Amino acid sequence: MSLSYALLGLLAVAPASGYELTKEFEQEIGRYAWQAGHTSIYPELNKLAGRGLVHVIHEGARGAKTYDVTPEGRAELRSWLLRPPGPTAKVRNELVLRMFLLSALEPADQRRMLTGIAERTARSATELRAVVGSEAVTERGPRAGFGRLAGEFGIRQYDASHEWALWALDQIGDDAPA
Amino acid sequence: MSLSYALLGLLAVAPASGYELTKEFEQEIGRYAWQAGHTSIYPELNKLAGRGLVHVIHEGARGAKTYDVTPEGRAELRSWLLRPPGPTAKVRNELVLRMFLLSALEPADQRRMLTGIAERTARSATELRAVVGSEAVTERGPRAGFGRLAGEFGIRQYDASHEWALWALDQIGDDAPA
DNA sequence: CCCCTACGTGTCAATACTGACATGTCATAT
DNA sequence: ATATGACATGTCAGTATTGACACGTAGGGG
Repeated sequence: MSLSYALLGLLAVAPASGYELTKEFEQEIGRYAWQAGHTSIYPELNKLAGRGLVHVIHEGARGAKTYDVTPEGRAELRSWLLRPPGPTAKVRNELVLRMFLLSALEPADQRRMLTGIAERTARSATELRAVVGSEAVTERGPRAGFGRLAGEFGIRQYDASHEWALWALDQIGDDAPA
Repeated sequence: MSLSYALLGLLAVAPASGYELTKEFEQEIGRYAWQAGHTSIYPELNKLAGRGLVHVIHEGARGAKTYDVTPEGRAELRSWLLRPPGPTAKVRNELVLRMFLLSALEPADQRRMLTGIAERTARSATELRAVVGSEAVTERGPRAGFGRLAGEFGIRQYDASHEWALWALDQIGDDAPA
């Protein structure tokens, strides 16, 4: 299951509590790669601990448990990452689905939708550039490199979607009566 | 649920049987936007028919049932597409997850993985370009426009991922000892 | 001192999805 | 004749995920 590897990966970069991991999933990783709420994270951490892939290294205030990856967990993660993804790799993206379904609308609605997409992707790219830019200055903390690579990926995705929306708008303008 | 809208959207472009829809999900839409197997498609079609959003317009050989969208279904789809997506939009992409988890590996492994990603995205982009190019020549059939927009989107996604991988390789080369 | 907010972990029922199994048809090649 | 493969639809058990509910803690402001 992908969630277990996501957790293993995050913990491999730096130990964290379930609560901190939950917040992590609200950032880039949750927006571009894999969503998860605390209701799936906590049980999964317990399962991973049961399998000996992670373990609690510290119990803090308010019952907080800080987890770290065990050597077995690290090996398991590495093996998964280096094994080339099969053709079964799971993909699900509601925003992209909306783009695909564009053809089901009449040209006027298509233009309305594409204009909206173009605007939102442009805005998202700008916001992300601001975040990544400021982070670059503050380049420290456990996940510094992580944020930079992920942020850059997000920016390129938004830009590509933006360019595509503009291109599609142009195409529709051409063969509107079709 | 997104699957119902995906089906509504595909049927809105052209009537089809569950079997044909299943094959559709093995193409671009399933690779970039939303995966589904026949085991979720058939029950979902029956549910949609029960809600009056689609209906059977033809029963062919081998028990094949051709579905079409009803006016209610079309209205429901349009309303969903024009309603701007909330921040809850579902995203799940195993390949992107792998890219995010890169930081969990040591530099040598990172390079290995990124090289693999760069190669695969380049190959995928080339293949897709070939498909889209040949389709442009044969531009007819019910989903001609659909394939063109979707294909172009895929190409841009692959290119963006490819460029990102090259950029990341460059970055890692720089601060390898970090 | 109390209230509010963020911290922090958890269960459970309902829903969504996957993989294995089941069943039968039509066309084509041997 | 018959075997094979593509066509075509379906169920069902097991797993994954979501949303609602539940409980308790630490710190800061009024």
